[in-house]
Formats: sequence, structure tokens, C-alpha cells
Amino acid sequence: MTNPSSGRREQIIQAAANLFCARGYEASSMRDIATTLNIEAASLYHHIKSKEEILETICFGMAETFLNGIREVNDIYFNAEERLRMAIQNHVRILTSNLSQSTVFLHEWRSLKGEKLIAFKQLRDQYEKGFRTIVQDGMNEDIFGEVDARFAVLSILSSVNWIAEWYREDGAMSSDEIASRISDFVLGGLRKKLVTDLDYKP
Amino acid sequence: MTNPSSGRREQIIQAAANLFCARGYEASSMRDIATTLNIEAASLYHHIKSKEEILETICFGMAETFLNGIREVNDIYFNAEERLRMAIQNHVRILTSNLSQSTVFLHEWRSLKGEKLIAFKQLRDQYEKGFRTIVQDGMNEDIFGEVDARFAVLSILSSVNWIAEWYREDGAMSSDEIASRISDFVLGGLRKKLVTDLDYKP
DNA sequence: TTTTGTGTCTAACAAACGTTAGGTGAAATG
DNA sequence: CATTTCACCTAACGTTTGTTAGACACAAAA
Repeated sequence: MTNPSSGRREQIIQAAANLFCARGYEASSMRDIATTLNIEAASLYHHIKSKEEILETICFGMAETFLNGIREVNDIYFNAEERLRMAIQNHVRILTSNLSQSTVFLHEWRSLKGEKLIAFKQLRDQYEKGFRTIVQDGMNEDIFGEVDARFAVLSILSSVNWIAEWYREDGAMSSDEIASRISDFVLGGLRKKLVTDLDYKP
Repeated sequence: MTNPSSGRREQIIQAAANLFCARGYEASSMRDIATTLNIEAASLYHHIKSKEEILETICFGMAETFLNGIREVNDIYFNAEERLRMAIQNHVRILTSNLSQSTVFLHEWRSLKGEKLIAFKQLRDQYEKGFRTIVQDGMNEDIFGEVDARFAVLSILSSVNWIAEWYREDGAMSSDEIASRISDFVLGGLRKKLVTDLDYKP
């Protein structure tokens, strides 16, 4: 391996993510992480600089993954509804394919400090902005009703992010199935549609 | 005061809630809480039994507040849509009127231990069940479309709970305004309504 | 065979943690 | 006035925290 100890490093970060996800960053000790890997706490420091660095790696790594997703979607020339469905599908796929790291990304970023915290919030804002563009486009295209885009996006993202609370890999619904249902819900709402509503889709 | 030191006790719990909300339970020390009140950490123990007890008081106190709300709503004989609007309004009001304790209720209950954790989850399930009843009734009344009630409720609650992330008392929107918008969103969805949709409301 | 590097170990560190014991001074109570 | 009660204090406890220093085992490279 050209990059020294990079394989072990990823193992450590994944083990840490699992612990941070289950108990939270502050409640997880370096000794806890080490025990998971059957080594001593001090041994971790040959692969990582500090506990803080682990959190930063997870948070910024996932932030980039999510951001790449929304950028790809917005580069495609589709209408707003299709793009929103794709963005949601993308989000749910990332979330479910690495649930631990996603949960850390969603919940534990509060423990970032100083400039790292500021930088992270900016990435998060950028992601929201990607969704806002879609909602705004939808309104311009006269597909979506007039809503507060910022407000709508926060509602959408919150629905999608809550998945992390209850999704388990052995569950009945697949990632894409969940995304599809959320999309329907977000687009159509709870209220019953009349057959005369020409825009109605299943 | 008949109950000794109960006034001071509430001050401590509120101060703790503010800290737990800002930095998380594990990251907040007894010395931090004490400093906020301009006393020493040891002095706290004249009013409370342990740090854990503070968290329990906040979590179970708020759980009861939320539960009383949904019970009142479901005791009233209104249709499902009206009851859902009331339940959401109620939820948002509680959330915004004590943002710190609500945030602790939503995020920090993970730090509860043993039987307390189990008991708390049960209360949470009961609250969700209250909402599920409304959604189910709405489907029976043929007001709501056919959806997975459990799924819909989680979406609704997640939207509502995300408020805690961005709501500030000095913000432009009032508590009831937020509740009203979320209700519209949840009921109507994003997609534009045609005028032929007789159920359409603003 | 020697050298170099990598991954882990033991041992220890200073700091921070939740919590307890026992004392002090002021206010309320008799 | 004497006594009790109350809210707080100082000092300290045992534990756990993140992290560092230095040694050892084992591999590949020279």
C-alpha cells in the first residue's frame, strides 16, 4: 500500500463512527474505540492525530458526499419535480448506505470547534441552497405552488433526515422505496386528491 | 415555600437545560452549570440528587407536557384535518415556549440509562400514537389519501421538530404562523393545486 | 545480515469529571 | 436569646479523560 496505514485508518474511522452514532461523540472515549478494534487506546495515535480529527474527517467527508450528489442532480436538465425526486433519492441512498457516518454528520457536528465548525456550517448551507434552487425552479416553472422556499426545504430535509432515527438495514423498505414515498408525501401532501386534479400522480 | 428549595431547583434545571441545549448533555459539566448560577458545583447537590436526575426531570417533564397536549386535542370532537392542525399548533407552541428544554427532550434523551430510557421511549411512542390516531381517522373519514400512517406521522413530527434547529425568539414568524405553514405543507404538499381541486385551501 | 519502518504495547501524565464530607454564616423559628 | 434550617462554601476523593514517551516484535528492503 503506497499510502501508509491508510487501510487501518479507515477501519478506525468507521469504528469511531459506529460508536459516535450509538452513544454520541462526547460519550465515546478513545479507549472505547480501541477496544472495538482489539487494540490499546495509545495505538490509535499512529493512524490519527486526535479524537477531534476523527470527527472532522467524518463530518467533512459526508458533507462532500452529499454536496456532490446535489450538484450532479442540478447539472441535469430535468424539470423541478423530477430533480427533487432525484435529489431525495440520492440523499436517502447516501444516508442508508452509511448510516453511522451519516448520523454523525447530522447530529455530532455540534462538537466541532472554531473555524472547523464555521466551515462545516457553510457546507451545510450550500447543500440546503442546492435544494432551494430546485424548489425555486419548481415555482418558476409553475409546477409548485407559491411557498417560502427556505421553509419548504427545511421541512423536506427534516423529513428525509429523520430516516436516520428509525431506518435499519433489515427493515422492510428499500432505500429507493423510502425515497419514493417521501417524495410523494412532500409533493402531494396528506389531503386527498380529486380525480379532477389533473396533476395527480399515484 | 412549603416545598423546600423548589424555586432554586427550577433555576438549576433551566440553567442546565440551556447548557445541555447549546453543548449537549455529556459536554456540559456540573461546574459549567454552577458557574452560570454563580455558585460552586458542590452547592448544586443541595437541590438535586445527581446530574442524571436533571436530565430525567427535563425529559420526563417535557414528555408529559407534549402528551397532555395531544390527549386534549384527541378528546375534542373535530374532524381529522382540524385536529391535525391543532395538534401541530400545540406542538409548535410547546416547542417554542421552552426551546431549551424541548431541544433536550428531542436530542439528549439518548443519555438516559436503563429503565429510565425504556420508560421514556414508551412515552415517546404514546405521543406518536396520538398523531397516528388522527392520520388514521383522516383516512377513515376519507379526508386523507391512503398512506402508511406510521410513515406519515414520522414525516410530520420530523418537520415539526426541525423547528428547534432554526427557531429563534426574535425571528420574523410567530409560533402559530409556523404551525399554520407546516400544516398547509403537510396537508397540501408542494405540487400546485388546480382550481378544480375542490378541497384546495390557501 | 543488517537496516528501516510499521503497528502495537506498557506506563504514565496532567486535567477534568461527578460526587461526598464537613464547615460557615445568615435567616427563620421557637 | 437560643436553636434550627437553609444555601452555600472549601477541600478533597477516586475515576476517567485525551494524549505522549519509549520499548518491543515483526516485516520488507538493503
